[in-house]
Amino acid sequence: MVNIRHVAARAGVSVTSVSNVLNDNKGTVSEEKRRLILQTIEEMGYRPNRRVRQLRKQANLTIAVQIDSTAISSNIWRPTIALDMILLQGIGRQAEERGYHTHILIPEQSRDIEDIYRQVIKENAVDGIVLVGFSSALDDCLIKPLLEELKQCAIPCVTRDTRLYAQGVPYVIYDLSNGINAAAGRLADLGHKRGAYIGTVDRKIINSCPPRFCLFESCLAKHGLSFAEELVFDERTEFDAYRRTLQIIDNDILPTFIVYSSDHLAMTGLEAMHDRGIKVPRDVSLVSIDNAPYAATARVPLATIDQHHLEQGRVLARVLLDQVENKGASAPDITLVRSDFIERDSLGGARGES
Amino acid sequence: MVNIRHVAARAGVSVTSVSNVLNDNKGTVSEEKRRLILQTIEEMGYRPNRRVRQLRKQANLTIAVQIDSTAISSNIWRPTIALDMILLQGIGRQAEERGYHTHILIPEQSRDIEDIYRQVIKENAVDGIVLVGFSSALDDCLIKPLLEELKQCAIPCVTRDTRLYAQGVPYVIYDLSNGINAAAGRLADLGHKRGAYIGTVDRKIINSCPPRFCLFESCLAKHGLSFAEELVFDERTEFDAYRRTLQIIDNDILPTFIVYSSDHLAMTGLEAMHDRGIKVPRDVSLVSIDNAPYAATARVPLATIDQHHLEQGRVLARVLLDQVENKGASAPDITLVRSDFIERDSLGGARGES
DNA sequence: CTGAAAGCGCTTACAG
DNA sequence: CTGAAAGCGCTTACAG
Repeated sequence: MVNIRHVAARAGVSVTSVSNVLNDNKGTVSEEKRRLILQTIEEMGYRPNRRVRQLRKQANLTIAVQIDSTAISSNIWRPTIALDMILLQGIGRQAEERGYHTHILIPEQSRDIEDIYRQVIKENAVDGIVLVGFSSALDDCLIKPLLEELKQCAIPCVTRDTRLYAQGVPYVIYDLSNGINAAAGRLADLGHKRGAYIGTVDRKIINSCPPRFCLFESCLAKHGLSFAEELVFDERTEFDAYRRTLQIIDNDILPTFIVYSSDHLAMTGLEAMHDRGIKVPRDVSLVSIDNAPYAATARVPLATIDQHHLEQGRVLARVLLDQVENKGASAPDITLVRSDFIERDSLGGARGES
Repeated sequence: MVNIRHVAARAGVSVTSVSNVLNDNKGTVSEEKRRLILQTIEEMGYRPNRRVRQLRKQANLTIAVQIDSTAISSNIWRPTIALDMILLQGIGRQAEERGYHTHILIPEQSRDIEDIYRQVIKENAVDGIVLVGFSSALDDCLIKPLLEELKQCAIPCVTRDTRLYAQGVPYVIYDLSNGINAAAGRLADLGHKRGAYIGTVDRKIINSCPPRFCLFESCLAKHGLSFAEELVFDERTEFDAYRRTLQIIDNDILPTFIVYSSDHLAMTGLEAMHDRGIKVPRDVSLVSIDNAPYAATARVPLATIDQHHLEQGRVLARVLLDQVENKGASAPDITLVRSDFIERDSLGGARGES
């Protein structure tokens, strides 16, 4: 394996000069020499050794990402795993831009904690960790000592999980209010008045973040719109959302708009409309939440609220790395990621309006 | 940060002894001393520095996993992303057991190659790479030079992608014949004769691996069974599979068994049966392929062919690490991962049989 | 602008 | 069984 010494010898310069070129230290090497060195590097196929750089810089230049093993096996979460992958992608991108590599931990069922001990705490190998979230089956009394140990090792962390937030881990969460408010405004502009809601109906406010249903309800109210009481349906699975949509059609109580709590549920709504010959958006408008990658290419492109999953991942990494790089500087308790309404074909004017 | 020197000083022993204890070198340190050292390590919260160990051992002790960015955004693949995560989990487990960490690359759309150059080739940072697969949109003429560079850097790779296999990358693939043959045998035992097939119908043999449809056809034939010609349906999406199942029921041509090419399609079949009051397995048996995590907890637990995704991940890592650790030893062209038939409630006796 | 030297924190022969 | 010393391949002051 060729090392920096070989390169220096071959180019007839000092090791210091080569290092200066590699690190792009301005004004330390003459332009002519610089070119010679770069050429020699190319010729010899020299690849700087990352682990040594880490050693000398006293930093691992690596972050870890822990992904909860149960998220993988549960059928309920299956539709949203694609979104987790995008989150992961965002984390990796931000890390890379700042010169960090991303180490992944997907422990076996119920070995999450153990794996973090082995790969992160027992070895000095990473500078920080993104705790995406733990299974709700995992007891708090196991999580506490883990967080304690991480603190002792001076390994900063960051999370997207409300439970960990409750334990004091810096928290990154999307703020749907902006996007939902914009959607409500557009619905009002288009002459809509009363609509249906199909999806998760949750009224519990977590960490001062109202759930999506409540947000939609209050934003609609602001614009003089509402969900018809008899048209609010708490459905979790794709087929339940599908059947509920069929039922609304068959009972002839189709409103001018339906809000689905996620794109993958709205997709099944589109299928139901298709089966019954209902035209979207001529007969009914659909609005949903997520802006999953497939929303734009759906049977009818979905108007939806973009949660910026990629950006969320980037922010997670940014909040983490800011802690890593300014030792001691503590992260904000909560960092919000803004949402936006993306208008697409599934949203149109209310029936009977011009 | 406390290092090995501090530990040695505090315990009043040589650095060599501490190192010997850390590396579990038998018969080099007296038992009494060993205990003292371990206790000191515990007290001081000493964490051996992985990057230095890597440096001294002249190995990165890290593998990279590249995941194709397009797999994330395509709606067609959405149902199977959970399986990719399990693959990733298997890779990580095998790596960990052999002392390696797993570095993940999920590049942005169409930046796959570029990312591998930057994080793997330009820097000496990983010992090998799992190329899970590239988008079919990516041209071969970009892939070839990449593989060439990897070879020059002596970075072994392994893949699950047929295109890369065609380029000479060691290939790991599941072998469905065993599981499908067992399923066909059981169907025969239970008195079935002619059934339906709903799902991907593909007859192209890739790398001497017949596609699942052909395998099923030939295995059934071996046991005197077959798919009724008019009951073979090429369906790709969940709703298409659902509607096709409904149609079979409504047209009163329900056979005694239906094979679905994937669990997630079979799940929609179950929904169709449910909607029409058809009892599984009393009225019809269902068999599918994947043994996805949710197959066991479906409305009716699915009889399915286990592709051992976790094991597949482990084998990918094993084939890779075997190359890493025996420099020069080349990997087998193809490594097969065995499949098994998992019998569950959705399979029962044919109607009219005792 | 240039280069010899110290040192990051371990492991590995090697001599006792 | 024990320990002093060399060295992995870089970067960082430092002196010229």
